[in-house]
Amino acid sequence: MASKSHPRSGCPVSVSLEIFGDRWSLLIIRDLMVRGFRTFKQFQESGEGIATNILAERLERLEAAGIIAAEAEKTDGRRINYRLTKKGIDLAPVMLELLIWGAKHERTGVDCAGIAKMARNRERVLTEVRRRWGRRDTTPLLPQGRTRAEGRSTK
Amino acid sequence: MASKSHPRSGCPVSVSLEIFGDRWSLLIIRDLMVRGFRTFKQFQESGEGIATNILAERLERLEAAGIIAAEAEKTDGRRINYRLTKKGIDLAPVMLELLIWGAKHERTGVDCAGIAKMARNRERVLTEVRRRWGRRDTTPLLPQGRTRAEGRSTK
DNA sequence: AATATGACTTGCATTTTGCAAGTTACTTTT
DNA sequence: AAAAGTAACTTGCAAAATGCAAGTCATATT
Repeated sequence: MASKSHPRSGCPVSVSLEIFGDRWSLLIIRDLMVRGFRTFKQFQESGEGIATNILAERLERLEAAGIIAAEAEKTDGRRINYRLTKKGIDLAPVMLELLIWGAKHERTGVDCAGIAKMARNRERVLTEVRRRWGRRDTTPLLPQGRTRAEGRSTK
Repeated sequence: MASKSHPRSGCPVSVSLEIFGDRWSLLIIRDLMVRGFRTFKQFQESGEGIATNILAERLERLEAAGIIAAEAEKTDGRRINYRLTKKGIDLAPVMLELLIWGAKHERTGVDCAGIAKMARNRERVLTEVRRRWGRRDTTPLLPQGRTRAEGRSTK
């Protein structure tokens, strides 16, 4: 994406968008933040349909930006666990506002009332997200929507 | 960009990103929201270096999404004024969090202390942004960074 | 030993971007 | 009222990013 970055304004919004201003990066971050995903496979099957080459490239970018960190799983040499760094979890407010906006203004597959409730308790939600991150607790924060792989089966 | 949208998850974050998940859309929204820009020309010269064809396409997309509205200027038949709709101004919290994150974690051309102060008064800042929007007040909220066109001259 | 799994690469066709150069419809200047 | 701007776009192309299917490679599992 923004590999050859042109000189742009030094605005923080602009600089931030150069890092994750694309259709996939924030979805990966979302999966790490609220769905408890850790592995390549999980992102790949998250229901958004990201291609594996793009996924690999985005993980690399996010790691280079210091937003995520990769570490090999000791109990299984094939597996690599990705997790958010402090810099990454600091995106929680952005993610939450994005979630609130989307739920309010677009037709999404989620319970609007539930999100509206979160909107009234932003700080509580953020505290919980940060708490889980600190404990490496991977329990999903939100009830999961359909993933592409599942379809309508009750796997 | 996401013209041919594939079926993706109904997650509000995903849906939102399908609309403005790219390197330019949120910059246009930022210009409308905090810099008081209204015209094609202003966006074009905003210092980010967006190409005119892309700018035109993004304005069209944002209008189609109901985030901005275009109206012809009565006093000058050439000019079209763009402005944020309610749906658009509702992105203010997203923008603010993005700004705060970028200023905290990246080397940007702005006064970090100033932004940190905003971070401590989020509600006050948002109230002000909304107030200006309601009054169609185009006074920039933030002191302007360098724009590409200006260079170092004291225009 | 054979099969499976997880995390990627690779090759290639399709799309999206970026760039420079128009075009069109007004407005302002002379 | 003709000439010279100006604002907001288009158009044509080359370059870059994306999507897709298939393949690799180092562990694990059976």
